[in-house]
Amino acid sequence: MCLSHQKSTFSDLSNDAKDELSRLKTCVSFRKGQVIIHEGARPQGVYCIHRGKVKLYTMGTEGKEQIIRFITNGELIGYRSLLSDEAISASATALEDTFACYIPKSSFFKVIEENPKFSLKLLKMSCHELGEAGKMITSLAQKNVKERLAEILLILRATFGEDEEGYLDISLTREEIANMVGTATESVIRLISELKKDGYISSKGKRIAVSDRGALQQIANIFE
Amino acid sequence: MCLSHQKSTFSDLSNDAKDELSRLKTCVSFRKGQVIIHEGARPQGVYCIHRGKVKLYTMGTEGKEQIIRFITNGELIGYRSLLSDEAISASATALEDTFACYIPKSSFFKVIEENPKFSLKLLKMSCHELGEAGKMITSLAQKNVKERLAEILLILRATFGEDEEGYLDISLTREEIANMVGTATESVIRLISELKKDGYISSKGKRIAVSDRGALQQIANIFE
DNA sequence: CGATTAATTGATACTTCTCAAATCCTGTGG
DNA sequence: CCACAGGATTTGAGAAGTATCAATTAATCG
Repeated sequence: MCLSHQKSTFSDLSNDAKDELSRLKTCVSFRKGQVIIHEGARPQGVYCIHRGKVKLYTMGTEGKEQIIRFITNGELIGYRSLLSDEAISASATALEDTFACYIPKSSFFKVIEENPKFSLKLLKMSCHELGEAGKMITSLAQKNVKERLAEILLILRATFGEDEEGYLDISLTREEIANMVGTATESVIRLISELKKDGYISSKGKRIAVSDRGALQQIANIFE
Repeated sequence: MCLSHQKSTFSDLSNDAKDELSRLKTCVSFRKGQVIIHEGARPQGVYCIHRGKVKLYTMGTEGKEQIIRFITNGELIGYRSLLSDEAISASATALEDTFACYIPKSSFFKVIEENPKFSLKLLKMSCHELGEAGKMITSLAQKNVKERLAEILLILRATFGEDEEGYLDISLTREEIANMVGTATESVIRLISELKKDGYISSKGKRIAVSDRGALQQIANIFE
């Protein structure tokens, strides 16, 4: 389970604390497409993803979903809302069959209170996310659709890696990609085929492979 | 100084902790337009605003600034970077003459470690910000410029309030408004005069007053 | 009171969205 | 195993929304 993960949010806890968490947690699984937490609800606990991929998104006007970010092995769902004591600001849905631990609110806070270092780790994590969110804001506000698409493809590659054939190890519909980029599905389709024509990416059906990372970075205006 | 503020980030600290902070802090002031922290730098401490108004922004491509949010009385600058141990992700510049406390990194961490409740408060704060950032992302991705402008005007009103004449108690150039909305200065100007023509806002020079909050909410698609 | 910066307006070009239609997949039931 | 229904993807054409550039006017600061 997720406590044993190298890169789990809980990885730095003492063995005692881990043992206690083990007693308090429940194991849950979600089928592809299943909603894990729903925007507007009041969370009663957090989920720690053991294995799987999840999208975090808010509903914009006209019921269009805006994907804020992805969550995968070792990461938490629902902690933001629990800690800020607000309604859930973003829904989470499994992108593939997903296994997770569920930790009730009271247990989660108990662990926080008894482990200052863990609390600090959460703080570090949320502050990091805050920086990422800032970057996303700037991209959305200033880059055009092609630049943003290139950026998202690089983010997907960095987040999920590639399979043996070099394809991104994540399966998203064109619509979901559009919902990250913040554009219409048709625009994503046109630009993907443009990037393909230029040889920067390749694709087979739904699967996409980044073939020229440098070119995408250049398009996305990323200098690192 | 800022420790005495009712709504200061430090307001819940014990008197002992406050006393200690008082010894450790330095008072600083910034003139209008002065940069407080600069994107990319490594922060050596945090600032707590006593009185003043500050914009937090990142530089996008072509050197265009994107305002992420505003910071005012009682709020912190630089804590995100310090806590996530990353370079500063957003510059901060005073929008008017501003007075603040400067708390060195080591002292800040000392207070955190010795006051678990304060640590939790920071956590709550950053998680709240994370939710706000998510909203901003969705707006930028899905709303058009007019909707976003209406939303920003409402945010400005909620953040800074109004002066005796009903004008927003914040002075921004049209360009700065455009840098929040994520659009061109000219577009903001055209839309402001449109909102004015429709009687939803009024303005005298730089100063803007919201006259019909409901109408702006409707335009911005905000239902609350 | 200049001189500079900010705000405004108009015209035009470009990007992106929307709608419609066609084709391609994919999972399911016969 | 195949055919088919329903969804996903693709393509095209036209409309709408925004940006850009240039020229004026207004406001501000020393």
